[in-house]
Amino acid sequence: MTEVRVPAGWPATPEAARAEQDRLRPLVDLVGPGPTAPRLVAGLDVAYAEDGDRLAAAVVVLDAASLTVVDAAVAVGRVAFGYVPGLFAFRELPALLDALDRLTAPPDLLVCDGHGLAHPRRFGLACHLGVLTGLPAIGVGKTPLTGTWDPPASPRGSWSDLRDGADTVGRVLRTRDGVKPVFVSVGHRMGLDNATDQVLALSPDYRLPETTRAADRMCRQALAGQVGRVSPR
DNA sequence: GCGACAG
DNA sequence: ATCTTGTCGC
Repeated sequence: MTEVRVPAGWPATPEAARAEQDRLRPLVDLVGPGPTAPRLVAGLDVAYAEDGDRLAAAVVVLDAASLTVVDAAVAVGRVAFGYVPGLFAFRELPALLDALDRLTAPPDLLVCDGHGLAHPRRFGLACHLGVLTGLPAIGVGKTPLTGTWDPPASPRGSWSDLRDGADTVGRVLRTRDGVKPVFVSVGHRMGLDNATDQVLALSPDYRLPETTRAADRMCRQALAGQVGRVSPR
């Protein structure tokens, strides 16, 4: 499999990365409301090798009605940036975009593993991916990055606002009765109500959306298949 | 100044 | 993210 290359001009310092976020942030579409009944929903996730250098990015497309896999693509490469909270997207973006390019057809919605607007500068991975692809995107995080909230009620479907300063940047959503909630936020071309509905519909049986679960499995197996291999020459 | 900090 | 055993509960 071909190795993903980091694009020329990719930010090399935190300062350059923040400048890039500031440049792209105005391009985010916060109006939405986005597709109410998307047919093709993509889940994106990345797995890292133990050395923390190699990674595999997977995009799995599900038929939203049946939640069955209809398309998928994977890309392997190397980490494109050091891990810095708030600049997380710069690590995985090249590999994720490469995988997206390999899909048969563009999906109607991207479900990202990480936050969108629920970010210190309102430009998390889901916003970044949305702007670069032009596709509707939402972020689903397992743990918070910024903001405060009250615990949502126990029943599945309950939620509370995720607020950061004067902004409502997302929603803390219970996808399973009595189970730790997930953090939903808008990425691009989506409204928060719609994003919440989509995440609930994608999570009928487990805490995380089926899209995320499918992508997680795929990138892990792809990484396992890379063990011991040397970068192609 | 001191913590907290997506994956 | 990843390293990791057992354990409680449906």
